[in-house]
Amino acid sequence: MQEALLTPYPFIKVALPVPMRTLFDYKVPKALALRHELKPGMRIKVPFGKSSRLGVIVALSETSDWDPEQVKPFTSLVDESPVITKELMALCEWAARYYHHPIGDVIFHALPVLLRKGENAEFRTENWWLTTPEGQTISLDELKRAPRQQDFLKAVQQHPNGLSQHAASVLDLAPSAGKTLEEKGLLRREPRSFNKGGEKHAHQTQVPPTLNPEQAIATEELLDSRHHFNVSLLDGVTGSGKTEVFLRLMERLIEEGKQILVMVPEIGLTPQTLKRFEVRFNTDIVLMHSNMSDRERLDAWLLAANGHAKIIIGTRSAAFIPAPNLGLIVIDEEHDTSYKQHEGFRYHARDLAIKRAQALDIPVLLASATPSYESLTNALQKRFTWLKLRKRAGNAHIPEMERVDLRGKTLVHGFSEHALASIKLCLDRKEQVLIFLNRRGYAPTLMCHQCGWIAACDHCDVNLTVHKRANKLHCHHCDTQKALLHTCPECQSEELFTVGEGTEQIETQLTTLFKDTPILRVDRDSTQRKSAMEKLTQKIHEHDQAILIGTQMLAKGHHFPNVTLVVIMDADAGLFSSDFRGMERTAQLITQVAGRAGRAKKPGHVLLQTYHPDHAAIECLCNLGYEHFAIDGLSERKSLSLPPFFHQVIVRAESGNEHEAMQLLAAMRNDLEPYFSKDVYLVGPYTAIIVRKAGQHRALISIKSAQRAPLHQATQMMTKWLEQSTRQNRIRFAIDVDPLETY
DNA sequence: AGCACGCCGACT
DNA sequence: GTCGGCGTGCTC
Repeated sequence: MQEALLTPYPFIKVALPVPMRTLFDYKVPKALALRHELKPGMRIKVPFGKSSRLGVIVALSETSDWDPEQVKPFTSLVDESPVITKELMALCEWAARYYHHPIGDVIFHALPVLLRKGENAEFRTENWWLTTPEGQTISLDELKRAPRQQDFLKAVQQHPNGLSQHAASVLDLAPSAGKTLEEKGLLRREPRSFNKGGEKHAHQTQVPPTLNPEQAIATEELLDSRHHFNVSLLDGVTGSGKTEVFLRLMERLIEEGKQILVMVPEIGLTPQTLKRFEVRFNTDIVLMHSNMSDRERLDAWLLAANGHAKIIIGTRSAAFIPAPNLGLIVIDEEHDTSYKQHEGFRYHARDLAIKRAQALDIPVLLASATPSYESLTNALQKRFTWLKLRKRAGNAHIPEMERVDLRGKTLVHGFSEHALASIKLCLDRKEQVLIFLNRRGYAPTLMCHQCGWIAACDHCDVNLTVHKRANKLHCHHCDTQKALLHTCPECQSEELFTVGEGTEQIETQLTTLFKDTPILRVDRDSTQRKSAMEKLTQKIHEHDQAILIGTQMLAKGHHFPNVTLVVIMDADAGLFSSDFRGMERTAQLITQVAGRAGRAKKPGHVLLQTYHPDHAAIECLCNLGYEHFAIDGLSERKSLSLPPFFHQVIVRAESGNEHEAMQLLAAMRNDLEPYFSKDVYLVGPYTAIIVRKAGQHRALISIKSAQRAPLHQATQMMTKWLEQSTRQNRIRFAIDVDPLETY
């Protein structure tokens, strides 16, 4: 019997949080092997160089490729059971290979921060107050002269199962009074594990609305295929009731005892989604997003891992959350680019979720009013089930899109006369206007009238944005801030003026134009503080007439029932982008913003201000809609051999020196190209559009192929080459598989 | 990524 | 004479 406990493997392969594409071998100390069963996914402490590190066991091994003399025994075992389950370990190993990223970094990324730091995988404990037998029977009158203590004791007496420290502070009880009572032997403290499980919402669940025929068909299809792997694209215009469809599917799976992972793009969306779920489901829901403290995130992670949390709502990093009974992954707003990590481990949460679901043989539901070209292609090629919702739920209508020709017109603060008149009419009807301008700050440029000097960032090749309220010049690329200048540093002239408009300026100017109307700005600057967004949305709901002005934050899933007019200040902004995804992004953004108009009973209207009213893209989007626009765009992508028809990998290099990064990539191409398959196509190296960012000069090279295999092979060769040649110099490089930014 | 070792400037 | 600057080299 004892023999079974002995680990038969003398070596283990360990992942460490270092940027090296390798695992490290360690010996298993015999004494430890006798007492514990080692499993992949457990954390251990290992000696590493001259220090000690936390590592994760990836595999047990009979052999080591290293000289046994060099292999050190590991120090200690941290976990009793794996923190990375077998399922997630396989996902991490796949992701490390697919994204050509160091395995240790991938595995550590999959863990909550506190577990990366070596914290025990246990719930936080909280002290609970309980009465002692004396404390239970003593008369409160005996504490007459100590009213704080009297209140405290009374409260605890009323809670025979104990009163949590948190509850005590909510009830405004003095902690010092509690301590005194403890010293008197009337109260005692007991540490209890913090575990929200079982604390169900007492309120009645909401009666679900009736489905329209489109919704009913989609729901039926989803229910039919709910027990096996498949991907459905729920492609529904804003207000078509997508959420209701996936709530129906979730309802059934929860009845069947399954856990559901709901991925959302941004924190701004979670309170709203949470509310919607809470009124519908009488079950345990946890949140997982970057605005939570490390401790809150670990507790949520543990609740998911032990199966108590039935619904997990989370952002990108939640793709790695353990859930033993996972039965469905929902990806809301699947087109949103924030699902892709833009630095370090550059994974795409949507793609990872699909891979995960495939391994678990469970369904994935992608939802969007403006599906990504990737997902549309998969739907067209029948790899995804395409569920279309083309009618708005209830009596709501699709808003009308009207182009406003700006050519030759006099503009007032960036508005055409027609737009201003429409805003006034809308406000007179006691309705709300949404103004979309995807540029925060007061103005994008500060210029000298005398000498033409322009305020530029010292570290990046971009101009500084003027923020008047903060009295600052701000670089939106590296976060450098300077005091706002009033004299030109070149010619000492005091005639500095701003060029162009940002949301802050529009807000200021509308305040003078519409004096008695509440004006609310929604952008990264106005929502920086915690729960600022919630406060703003609440304010929006409080008023009848109001003007909302904001950046793309406004386009993300919020609904403002009283908005009937949307003004897109600059529809041309994304029209001439150098990135081949520019058009897709612009169409998604415009369609999403337009969707904010007229969601309830009131009809909506959208004004697009443009200098190119006859531009094919604008015309197509306005007259034929997003799907048509996207299918046109896809045929162009196909003819140009661009993603999603060709797969792409980009290698980025950056150095402090002006030419080093370019030279390095050129040398790499020169060395490796002869060995590449004929099926891969190289472009570059070329410099990034913004060559210098945060003091680093950036160059990139693009590799494309219709096939994954030769692309991966080429990428692997490049990774090896770069790892060797960047060792001596200070050039940093990054591999970006399926990049979303190609400049 | 850390963390050491390693050789050259302004300080007790 | 040292404290410490960050260049470069290694980690099972």
